[in-house]
Amino acid sequence: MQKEHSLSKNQKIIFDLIDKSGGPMKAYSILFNVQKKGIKAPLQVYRALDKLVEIGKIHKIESRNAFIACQNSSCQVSKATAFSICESCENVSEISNSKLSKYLSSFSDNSGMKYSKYNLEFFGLCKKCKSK
Amino acid sequence: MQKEHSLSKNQKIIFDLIDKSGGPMKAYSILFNVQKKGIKAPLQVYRALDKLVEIGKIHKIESRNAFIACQNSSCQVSKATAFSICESCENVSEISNSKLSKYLSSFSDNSGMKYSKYNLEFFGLCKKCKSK
DNA sequence: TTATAAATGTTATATTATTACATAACGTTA
DNA sequence: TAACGTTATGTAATAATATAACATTTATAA
Repeated sequence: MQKEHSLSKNQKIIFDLIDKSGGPMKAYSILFNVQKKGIKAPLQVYRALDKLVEIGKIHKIESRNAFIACQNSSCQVSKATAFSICESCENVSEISNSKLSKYLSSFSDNSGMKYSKYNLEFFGLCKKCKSK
Repeated sequence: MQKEHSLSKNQKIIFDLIDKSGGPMKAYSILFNVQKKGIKAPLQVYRALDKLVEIGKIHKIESRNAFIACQNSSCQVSKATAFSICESCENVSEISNSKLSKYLSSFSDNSGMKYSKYNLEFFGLCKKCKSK
């Protein structure tokens, strides 16, 4: 059992918002949504996001500049992330497939580089959008 | 043998710059470097970049907001990309490993989604930086 | 050659993210 | 509990990345 990281006030406000949204959120959309809670400046949002990413509570979807709550309860630190992204409706979900993560975590090539982290983004059409 | 895509004037200027640089370049650094060639506005750069990405001559390194020339001569269209990124010196190189690309191109899970494209970024320390 | 698509030029602006500096709250341990 | 170091917060300004809108020109191909 790992120690729960206790979130600060701003971190909690921002994590709860992202988590409840159920999907990816962009920084300035987050800002807009938390202004009533007293978080007024972009930097306050980015600082909380940075910390939440660091401790694995959220992940950044790099191709979308957006942040999503970790959907994988066992993932306390985000060193190995994979997402599927629908290019039509922009729905994003985290892939948790142990075969895939094992394969990638142990991947090595002849570059002499030891990989400590990866991020994988798959693109396509989700079930709903495909059938339209 | 695939048809060579013939580049327009701006596309050629910008591709040549990125290609000669040998590494990833950021859009505004590209802009700065091509101003003497008459390309004066960000949009001119972004339009060329968009096209070059579309036809697979360059790839975007999403986590760095940077663009790198395709190092894989057989890759005319970039639907399957993998990179290794050194977190210390920021050196980037394209991974061309047929096992990896086969594995990922054929990857499917139970989401009902058909993946038509992926991008994978590995992070770590390169040989040089490791030995420092 | 004419019409259609692709590329260019230009200005303005939107979006995403960081620097710099000051202050406050928290956790440890002497 | 006082003193210290660390983490978090507040605020203003600005840097870096990217797109919208519109006018014009060039290339392609029917």
